[in-house]
Amino acid sequence: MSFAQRTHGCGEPRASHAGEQVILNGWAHRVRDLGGVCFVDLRDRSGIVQLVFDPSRFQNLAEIRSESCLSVTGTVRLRDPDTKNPAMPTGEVEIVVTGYNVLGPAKTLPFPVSDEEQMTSVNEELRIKYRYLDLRRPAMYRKFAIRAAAIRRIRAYLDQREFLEIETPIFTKSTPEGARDYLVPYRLEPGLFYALPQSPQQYKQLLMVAGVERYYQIAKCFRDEAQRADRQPEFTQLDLEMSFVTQEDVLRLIEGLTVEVVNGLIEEFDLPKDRVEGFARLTYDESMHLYGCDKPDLRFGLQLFDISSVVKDCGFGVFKSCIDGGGFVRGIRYPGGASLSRKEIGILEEFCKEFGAKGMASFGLAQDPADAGEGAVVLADGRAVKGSIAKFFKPEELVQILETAKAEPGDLLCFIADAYSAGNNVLFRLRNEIGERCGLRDQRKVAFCFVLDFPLVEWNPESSRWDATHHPFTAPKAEDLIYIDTDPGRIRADCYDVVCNGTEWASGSIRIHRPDIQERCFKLLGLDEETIRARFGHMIEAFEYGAPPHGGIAPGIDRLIMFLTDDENIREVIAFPKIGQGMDPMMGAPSTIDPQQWAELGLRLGE
RNA sequence: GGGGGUGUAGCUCAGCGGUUUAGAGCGCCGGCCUGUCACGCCGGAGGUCGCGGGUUCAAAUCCCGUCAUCCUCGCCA
Repeated sequence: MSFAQRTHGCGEPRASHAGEQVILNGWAHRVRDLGGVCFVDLRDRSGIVQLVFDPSRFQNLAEIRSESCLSVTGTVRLRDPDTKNPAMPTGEVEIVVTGYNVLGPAKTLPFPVSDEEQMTSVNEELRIKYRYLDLRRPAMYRKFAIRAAAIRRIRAYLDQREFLEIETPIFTKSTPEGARDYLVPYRLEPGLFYALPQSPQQYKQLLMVAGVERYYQIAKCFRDEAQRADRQPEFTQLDLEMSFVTQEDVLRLIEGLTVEVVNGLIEEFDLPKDRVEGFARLTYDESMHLYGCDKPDLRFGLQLFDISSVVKDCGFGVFKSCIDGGGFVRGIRYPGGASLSRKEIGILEEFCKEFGAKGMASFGLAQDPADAGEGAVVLADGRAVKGSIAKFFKPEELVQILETAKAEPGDLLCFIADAYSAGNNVLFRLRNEIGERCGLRDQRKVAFCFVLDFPLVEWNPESSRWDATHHPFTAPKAEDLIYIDTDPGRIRADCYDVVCNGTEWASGSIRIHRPDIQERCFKLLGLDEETIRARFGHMIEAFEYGAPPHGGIAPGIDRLIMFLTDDENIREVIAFPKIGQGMDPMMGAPSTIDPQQWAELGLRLGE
């Protein structure tokens, strides 16, 4: 079928085109039939323009239904001053239609594609089932334009710096540590399986052994784990690796790349974000101490405080016994929280208990000491502390606590008394909750930071062994190797995360390139010779042929787009996402297979 | 695996202290309309109230189960 090819995009016509003949191709965005005249907004990816039809020239305008695909010939006409539409970029003009063709008639739609406001509440499963319609919305198109531009800019940055983009296999080998693998049966020998890569980790290290020196890839990664708002079974990483580098080289590279790409996108798409000036740096220990987690949201400052030394001999039994038991009393300031009712504080306590807190103690610093109420403890300087636990502390202890917490009048101070890591888990969630409630998160900020010096291993009480914090190839810091036999938990790794707005965005490390150290680390992880050979034999062998020192990092592409578009759901930035337990309602995947396929693969259904 | 939310017309939702014919807005169909741009006005069609069971004279509504989906804890080297 032939059709008239367009001369312009729908978003292009301006007053300067008045009188010109144009041909447009696009979709009927909205139809307004007034009887004696009929207006149709025609939309393509460049924008929207108003068409004017004279019903006396065209008999069957009813065939122009919403979202039909059209080809239109017409003349650009300047609108009368009182009929201009300043809300539209093309609103100075309209197209007087001289001929048209319905290229693709549309049935009645499952949801109102042209109504952006209503679309925000349409059932997501339905949107994904009809994703090809959902993606027609300009707001969706824009996200994927941003995504494409991000990848384009990343490639440009790395290509300029002599990185080589290399594809690695999708059919690879199962590695039982880490997440659950997606498996693909091998037809020629039943019982053997490929696994889809959780990341191209081993390949990129082997490329370093191969002398590539600088590698990157926009890589699909596959992990069969429970879904979350910011997780998909298949997602995209910028995977990169460099030889002959120190940790500092990798950090500078990724910081430089991110700053240039993000600022470029902010400018190109006029995003409501402040330019990124650079990454903050924190060690793992600092991050845990100040924010209670290894992924602090630095869009706001609020830091934890530690009053353990102040209250170690205090009269409040809960605090004292916690410290006597080797625990800590730490807390956070809730700006303005002193005005919370007893019930509201109870809700906050329940919130803490959800994350394993035994309890949450608190007291407020009265905004106005005169209204502090009965039972408030009035300090020598006139400030009043209110809350049922205030009376357990000596005035000088209260003063010191207020000092340590940097409490302002009107603040509530929340305390968690617990072991260090258990307390952190509560405090970091409480911090995010307070940040949310008080509107402390600056929406214009894209707050990146490095978290450095992660521990190499962490004790897994369930299996009674040391697990790799990052992965088994991560290099221990040379100066910490002395602890490998005596105190492995003390070994820091050349390992780093990039965190953005409270989300882990990228993770990387300097890798072990010496077989002897690799062997010691495998042993630390409790892997016996046989397991090592079966799982990693190819890696060990490769490192015996002259492996260069190397390291890399892998940021998530999907999450980067989420930071820029303010989406909280990763599905919004993936063209064809999965829902539920990995279902694709549009394709109908996963699906059954033919009996013949079962037979060919030597498979049958278990009980 | 655990917790919470949701499921009623094509879409978004109301109804859910049990009752006779289950409503609204948008969309859809028909009619009218020459300046709209969320066009307007008049009329109309459209529902296995997620599914299964139970209680009851009577269930969208109460109870039990189940499925789907969203969020979340665990999990995600």
